[in-house]
Amino acid sequence: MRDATSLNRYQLAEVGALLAEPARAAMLLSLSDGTSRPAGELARAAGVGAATASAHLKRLLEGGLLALHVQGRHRYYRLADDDVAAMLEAMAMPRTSGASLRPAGGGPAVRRARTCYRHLAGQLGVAFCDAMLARGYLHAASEGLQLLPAGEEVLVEAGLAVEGVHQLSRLHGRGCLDWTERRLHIGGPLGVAMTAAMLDAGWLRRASQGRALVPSADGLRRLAGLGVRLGEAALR
Amino acid sequence: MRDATSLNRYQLAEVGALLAEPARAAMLLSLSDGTSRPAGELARAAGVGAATASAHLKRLLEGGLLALHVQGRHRYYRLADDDVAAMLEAMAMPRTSGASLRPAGGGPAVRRARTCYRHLAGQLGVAFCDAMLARGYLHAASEGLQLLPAGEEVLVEAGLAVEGVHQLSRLHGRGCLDWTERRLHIGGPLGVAMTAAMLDAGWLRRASQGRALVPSADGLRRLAGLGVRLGEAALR
DNA sequence: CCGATGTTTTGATACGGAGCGAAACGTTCT
DNA sequence: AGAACGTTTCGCTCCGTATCAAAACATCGG
Repeated sequence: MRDATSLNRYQLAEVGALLAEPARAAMLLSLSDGTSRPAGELARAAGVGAATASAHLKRLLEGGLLALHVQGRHRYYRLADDDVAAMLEAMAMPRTSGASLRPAGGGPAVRRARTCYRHLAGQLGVAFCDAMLARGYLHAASEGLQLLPAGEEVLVEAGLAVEGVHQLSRLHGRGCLDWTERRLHIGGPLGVAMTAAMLDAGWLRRASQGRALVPSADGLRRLAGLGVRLGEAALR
Repeated sequence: MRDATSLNRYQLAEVGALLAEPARAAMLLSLSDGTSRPAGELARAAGVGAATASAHLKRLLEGGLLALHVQGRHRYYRLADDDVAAMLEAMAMPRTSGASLRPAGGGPAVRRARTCYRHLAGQLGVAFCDAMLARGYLHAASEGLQLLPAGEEVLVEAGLAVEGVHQLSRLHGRGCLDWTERRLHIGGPLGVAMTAAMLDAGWLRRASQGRALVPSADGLRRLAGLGVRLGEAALR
């Protein structure tokens, strides 16, 4: 939560060192879609032996960039939280903004809607956040984003049934800067839950590969009913 | 401008390697307030010899993280652009969010108003951005933020004279996520120009040290006239 | 209980790069 | 022109760590 000046040189260098090895960078990138993967698969993805991969994973774990879930003889690694995913996205900026002034890289589908870690991002994510704010369904405060009761009611009416967690407005939402759109979308537990609900309800489906999300015709209709308007950029 | 998946392992590792050395990290941090500093001063700040510092600065320059301005026998280094500053701020997140849930680090003055690279950030920066959007003086689109003619007129009336660049609405504004407030403030050339104008007009002055900005009584009055309301968090 | 599979630990090697002193280069001042 | 200063280049040493093979460990299947 601090700004860069409160980070000392050693803390910054420590994070940098974790990213500095191509093998570790490859592991982090292959986990940046929010999936969990076992050590062997990450070793193959990074192009190193199992022993080497294990050492790298240990460092990333101790450095706080990864989380671990043990299941039998498999050990599943995933990004520690969405702050790590946001950091990875932020690091893409200085490398590419000078090279081109195009508003975004990747295919049109990825620009339009995708997962940022595990919540909705891209033009659709930004438009959804805007619409919720504009209609007073979402409140932005210093502490974060909060879904108001009116907003939860509207979402439930629209068909977004959140099973276990009926109290969507209890979840903490966090503004997450969309690096392709340069605007805020909804992240944090709230963003994850709403995105999961949209997937469950068939408003969105995951592309066969990559991080793109494809909205269904029904999903677009429902979203339009909530005031979500995709700009002209999304229509071409 | 691309997202993390379009960044390959080698590009990410290269950026990481540049940050991985405490001496280089110290140089970047001491430049993160937007100032330009000669090589010798950066060597002292990093605690290394002139020869070592020169090698580090060469790497940072070639890596695209720094820019160089030669003046006589002095060579002034600065951050290449505000994308680099934003990246440094983003890297502070994963290291501290788990450690504490406090809304922000630093002193109250820094939380209230400070420079983010060279534009206004903190509670005042966020509130100013909100007010400009709410009153229709600022337009947010996928391409970025744009000051509308009505907004420019109001600012000029309030006493913000921008000398060279009278066409404030021609400048490109960029949403910049405030990591202490988790909300958007105005960055990019537009943000830099408006902040410089506020400093010129005496609405703000720089703290004697650090990145804090101190609003004057007159400045607060003028800002209030524009609809800027500091939340309860800023008043304690 | 034993072999197969997934993962980590250990030991050994090799490479990159961070550091400094000395020297070279360029600029400013007298 | 010569001296002083800021900066970079060169040559060298030394430490950290990435890598793999082999062995140890843990879990699952029969």
